[in-house]
Amino acid sequence: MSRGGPRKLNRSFYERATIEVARDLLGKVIVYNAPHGRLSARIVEVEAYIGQKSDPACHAARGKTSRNEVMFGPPGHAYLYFIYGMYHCLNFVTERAGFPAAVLLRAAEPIEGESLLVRPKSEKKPERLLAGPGKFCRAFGLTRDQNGLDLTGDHLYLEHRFDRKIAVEQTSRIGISKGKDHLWRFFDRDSAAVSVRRNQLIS
DNA sequence: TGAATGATGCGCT
DNA sequence: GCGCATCATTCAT
Repeated sequence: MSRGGPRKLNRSFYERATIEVARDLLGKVIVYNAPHGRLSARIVEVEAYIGQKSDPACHAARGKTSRNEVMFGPPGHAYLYFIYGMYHCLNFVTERAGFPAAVLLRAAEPIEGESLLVRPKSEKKPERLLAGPGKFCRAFGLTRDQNGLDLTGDHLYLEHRFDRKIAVEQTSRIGISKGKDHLWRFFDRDSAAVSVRRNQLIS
């Protein structure tokens, strides 16, 4: 691996406080070696979901189930779930085994394989193809079949590449009814791929 | 440009 | 039944 070239993120990257991981994920590149080709994208928006006690919006808030068990496992794995009857969401498991926490990938900018992305007829702007957690998984073809994948493997992983200085904006999380007091959403202010520009106010 | 709403299925109470 | 870490469409301003 050449100095300054792409570096695959190893398990120690994920094995840290979830807030730090979330912030550091902005500007990183997600790579998926899909059956039909290599896809990659630059991460521009994420949210942290942390533990059973202090975060009522975390899927683990009411204990371990078959759905969320990957969150309770070791860091550096993909947690994928099905939501609203038609969408999937991708998370990166953080912290340590036994402590359920993860970072939700909310939006990214296409880099490689843009012509291979699953694209709805209604979406005309390529920079908006990955602008939302459900849109990202649909475009990449990620489903529960990929739940539990090891992010240090070769199918699905993250890379550090040279990137510009990022202006980070921090707000409450999108689409939740409880836990809005936590400002655990982070996004790149200068990206056209951010899902929701408006800040959610604490209600 | 923004608010309201229907689609659609799964997991929990 | 109800709520859900969503999205595209429709309608109002």
